[in-house]
Amino acid sequence: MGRQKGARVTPQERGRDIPVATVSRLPDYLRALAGFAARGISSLSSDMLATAVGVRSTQLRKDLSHLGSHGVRGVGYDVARLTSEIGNVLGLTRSYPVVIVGMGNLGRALAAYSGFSSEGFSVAALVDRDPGLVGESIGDTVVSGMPDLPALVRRLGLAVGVVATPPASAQDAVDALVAAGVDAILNFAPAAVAVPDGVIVRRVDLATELHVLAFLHEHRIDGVEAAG
Amino acid sequence: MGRQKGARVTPQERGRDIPVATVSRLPDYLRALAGFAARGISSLSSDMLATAVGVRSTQLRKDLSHLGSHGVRGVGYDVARLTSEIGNVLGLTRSYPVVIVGMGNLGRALAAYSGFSSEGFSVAALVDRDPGLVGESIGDTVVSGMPDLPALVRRLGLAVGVVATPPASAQDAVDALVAAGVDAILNFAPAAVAVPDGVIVRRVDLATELHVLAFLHEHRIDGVEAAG
DNA sequence: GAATGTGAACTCCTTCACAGCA
DNA sequence: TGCTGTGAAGGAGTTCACATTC
Repeated sequence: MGRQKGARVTPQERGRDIPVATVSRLPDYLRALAGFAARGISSLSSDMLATAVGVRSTQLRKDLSHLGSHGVRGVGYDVARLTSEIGNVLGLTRSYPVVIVGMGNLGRALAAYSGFSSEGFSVAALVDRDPGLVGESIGDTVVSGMPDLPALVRRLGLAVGVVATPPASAQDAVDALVAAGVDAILNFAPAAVAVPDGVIVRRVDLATELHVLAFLHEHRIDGVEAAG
Repeated sequence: MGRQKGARVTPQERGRDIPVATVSRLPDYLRALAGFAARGISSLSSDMLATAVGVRSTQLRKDLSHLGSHGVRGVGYDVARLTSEIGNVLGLTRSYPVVIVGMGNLGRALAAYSGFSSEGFSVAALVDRDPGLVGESIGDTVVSGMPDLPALVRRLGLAVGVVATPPASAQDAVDALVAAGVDAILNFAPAAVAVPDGVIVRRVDLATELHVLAFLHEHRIDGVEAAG
């Protein structure tokens, strides 16, 4: 499927044909692998890992096949080797600095959320358009104003921005991030935003998730562990 | 496609063949419609609405066709009528009481998140397993202990639970919710959880979203406004 | 003329069935 | 024999092309 086996490919080249659906499961695999490693297990089958994550083993093997990863037939996978391969694909050799825009309830919670820092992301900057919040400390970080954004991006090498503003301000926040040079944005505001080509936006909509859940519940459609 | 036109179907029956992907876009349509209504626009084309939401007009029309909704050819859709039809499908005739388990940073932010209450969900109960937090007020609500969960579910008619615990406690939280009678769960913890048949779990994983974003960014795959 | 509604084609992802290898 | 790796089949969702209706 796809590439010649013998051909040398860079991670970037190989990355192009890893499906997004696969990438979105890699963090789960990584967490489960860490759990096994912590329990002293150094080798496992696709069945063991898949069960721990809550997917089918065929799904797992197909996912790993996209990484060009190699287990051993009849034996399984080496935990350490698989961990480092997945880590490479996800770019966990370095830590990504993230800027959060919007210091309301959600922004503050995200700023303090330990789940980010434990997975290779550091909350490097916090921004709010309200001058009254500028200078306040949240966690280890001091809140900056919107005009400081370009300098922060340059100085800290920010590549990823998180928008946690009210919906009415989301487009402004995104525009400011893009103007400052951030071209990957996670948008928590329940609003569609327009961006120039080359800028990637993903949206996480908490209310929509509840709506879908309530709908499925109301209609008794059995579905277990549907992905966000 | 699917049903006879003349046949009377209940919302429940009709709901069964609305794709989840469509349901997940309905809240967006609803918000955009509210915006148009606020500006005094009472009728619009699929193109206008689709543009506001950031989807193709064919996508919008296909989605609406699943609701059995009727626009007028050559004219468009009536804003009020469409609003109420979508609201019906999403069950917005009543307000869903939600219980949040886990009063850490994320749980507190979700408890205070205005995006829920404005869309037909009310945060009716807060629970934490730490007895030290029980009795504390967060927003308008007092934190209860885990043992109170069954009584709360019964008294408040809770159907939807939100898990905002650390990953290690997620399974316990889910088990307690299920035992108390909650059978629709939104899981924010980065952990797979097992549930009995008939219980619906959806997961929102903030760190995974960042991982996917970073991957797409690293590999320069252009994609705009990918759904959460 | 203008916009909706929808079968058909297409794309993406998952699952199956089984070949291949330690 | 046991488990991986993968082509093929299946399923879900999106886009296209166009017939339909006001």
